Amino acid sequence: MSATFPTVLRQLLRTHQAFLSYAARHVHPMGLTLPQYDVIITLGNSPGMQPKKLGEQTLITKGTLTGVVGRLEDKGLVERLASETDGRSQIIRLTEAGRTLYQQTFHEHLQFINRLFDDYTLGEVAALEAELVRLHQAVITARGDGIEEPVLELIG
Amino acid sequence: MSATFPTVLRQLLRTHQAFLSYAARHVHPMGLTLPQYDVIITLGNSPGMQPKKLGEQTLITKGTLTGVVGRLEDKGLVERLASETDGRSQIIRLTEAGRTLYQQTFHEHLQFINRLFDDYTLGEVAALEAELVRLHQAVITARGDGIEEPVLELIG
DNA sequence: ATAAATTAGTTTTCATTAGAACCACTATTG
DNA sequence: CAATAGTGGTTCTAATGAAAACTAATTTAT
Repeated sequence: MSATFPTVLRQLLRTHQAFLSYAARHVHPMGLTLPQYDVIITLGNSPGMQPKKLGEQTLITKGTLTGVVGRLEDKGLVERLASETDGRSQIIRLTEAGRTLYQQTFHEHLQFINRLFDDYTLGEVAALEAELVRLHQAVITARGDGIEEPVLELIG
Repeated sequence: MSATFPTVLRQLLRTHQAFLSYAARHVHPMGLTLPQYDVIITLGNSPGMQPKKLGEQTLITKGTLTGVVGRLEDKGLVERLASETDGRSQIIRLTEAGRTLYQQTFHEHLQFINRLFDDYTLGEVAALEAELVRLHQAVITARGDGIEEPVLELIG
């Protein structure tokens, strides 16, 4: 544990980066970026959802999501509907063309991704995921999210 | 394994993102971005190195590195020297100010990062790293890097 | 009800990312 | 030695990322 960033974390970044470049190989040929395709497949099994929820599921920040969805709208793959119950809110859903793209590519995409785990047993995959969840939780804890101890009003 | 991106990989992205935001907490107060600080600490124990090597160690693409190093140069933390033996090449190294920053912050940075593993044994950290190395290798393999089967010259 | 605090999305800014095109210099090869 | 290929860095473009400021609409609390 004497490296610049500890080596485990460096390895986390390395693996993350490699995976993205791998996934991009299957997505770029469709003329989409990874975040764009992520939005497509997230909407794929849904009747539509609010940008807020979409952002949570895809890990795309709301500010960024505006642009990503806008570009998908320009490509005619997605559409925005104003919510009837809440004047601030929208529903984003796939268009016909978006649904077609999703149906024609998703299965293959999944196979492409799952190829990474050809040499894994189900148990091993689960174990890896559990390890990642643990580290994630450690980060959340260290970050102190949600603990937010109510600051005592010492003044007055 | 029926989720959009398989859940292990989604978890990889989530953990990666959480870690970056955690690390940023310690780095941003110094007025640096994560990649910038990564360059600082990579140069910290070195007499200087070529951009190429620097990029490999920090996982920063050469095109991006030009900008990152440029901004550090503007801040007076880093300097570029022309290589005497190779007219294309440079040596990048910390300035006095850069070295001072490094020395004053690195130890604390390491402690800050290592806090994530407070509840881990050394063996557990090693095991996690091994798992990540394995997945990384699986990606490399699936990507087919370096296999580059020599295309048979069937024509002629 | 009405002012104040929240929430949903957009916009803006700065930096990074990937990738391709490009330039200058070096190494190869005939 | 000259033509060619390769390498190290820079530049350019389009998109993403994070964070903050901002707008409009909705809650909440009084």
